[in-house]
Amino acid sequence: MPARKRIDRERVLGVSLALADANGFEAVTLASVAKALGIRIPSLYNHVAGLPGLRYEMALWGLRQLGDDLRRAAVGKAGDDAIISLAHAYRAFAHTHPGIYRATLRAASPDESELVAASQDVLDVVLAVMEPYGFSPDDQLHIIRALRSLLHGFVDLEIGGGFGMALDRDESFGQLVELFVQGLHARQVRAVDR
Amino acid sequence: MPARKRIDRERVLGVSLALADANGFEAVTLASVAKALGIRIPSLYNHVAGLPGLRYEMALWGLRQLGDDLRRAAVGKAGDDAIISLAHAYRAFAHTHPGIYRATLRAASPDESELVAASQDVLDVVLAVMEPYGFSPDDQLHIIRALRSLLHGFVDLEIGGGFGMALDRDESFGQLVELFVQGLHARQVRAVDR
DNA sequence: TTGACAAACTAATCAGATTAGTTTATAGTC
DNA sequence: GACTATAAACTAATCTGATTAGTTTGTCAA
Repeated sequence: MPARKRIDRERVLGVSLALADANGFEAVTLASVAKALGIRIPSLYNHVAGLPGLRYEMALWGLRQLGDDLRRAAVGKAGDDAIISLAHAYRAFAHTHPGIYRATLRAASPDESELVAASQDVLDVVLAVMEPYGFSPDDQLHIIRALRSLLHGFVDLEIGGGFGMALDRDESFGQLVELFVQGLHARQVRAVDR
Repeated sequence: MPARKRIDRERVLGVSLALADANGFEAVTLASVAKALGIRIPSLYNHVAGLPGLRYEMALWGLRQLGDDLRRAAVGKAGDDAIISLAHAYRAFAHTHPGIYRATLRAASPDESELVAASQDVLDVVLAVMEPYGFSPDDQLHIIRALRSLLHGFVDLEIGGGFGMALDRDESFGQLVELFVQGLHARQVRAVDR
């Protein structure tokens, strides 16, 4: 009877990514992916290493895409403008790809070199934007953690429906970014004083 | 044969909460809870409304506890001190109860009145602390969203192993809170100017 | 033409959630 | 002290999903 339906790893991943954004990260099961592809569940094991393997690939794809988006957003901008642009690109990615965004939150273990590299690539973009502010290397990292916390926290709560009040979320986000930038300047002044 | 092992809803919830913090939110299954209690899975349905019901109760317990902790932390303090104390209490809760913290992230639907009330109670504590800064009601809410994003983002990344660098996390958190407070002051000054 | 391989399949097992229906310990009543 | 209603346990059955083992079959290249 059947064999060959021209399915490869890319098709599997593509369908999984689409399902994640359409129905949520949790909705990406081997069952739902196989159904979308018109094949039986065990056939998927010819292309990906089970559900954990599929999730790994989703995380990798997402992190790479996020890195690209952030790089694109920061190009040709400097200082506060660059940070603001970065922030909006981060949020836009999470909005466009809510399910994939969740997938990227998987922590990379040191032996997962591709994922580590993709994470480093994202970090590099932010480091480049933070460079001109002249903080010490450690402070730079502390500040990047703060920015990442702020962005992740906001979009995670937003996606999860955690903001109950009927209050414009775009406005909230704008003020949040502004607040970060102002806090950054305050710290910068203080650092120069020393 | 058997009946009566003196198990009630509180015992079920208690075991579930303990499992969540010990092994993670995902590890709280009806199977693991039943095993810990020494009963069969279906017996749990005498006490909780399945897994969704159990998760609801965990979220409710967690939100109430968080509200209590925050209130305790803010008592007798004002202004920046109160905010800093609140921030550290928030993080401490997430550290002490990582699994329960995850459970609290469940968005409350309007008909889940107990959960809505518990969420409101948490919000009230933060509103009270923010009150003296003199922002407009809307701005107050925007700023609270920023604070919540910052805190949630940090602890979520922290718990999830998202901070890869070997850099002191306590120090990062301290700087993050400081940055927020300074951003707050910058916004306050600006608001007064108008 | 044919044979090796990739990629599909079926079958079987396991874990977990849920529902239906059954049994029994115990608390409260007569 | 016996009796009965009920709460709280149970077994059995079903369902979904993941995984592994082993089988079959197109297709490409020699």
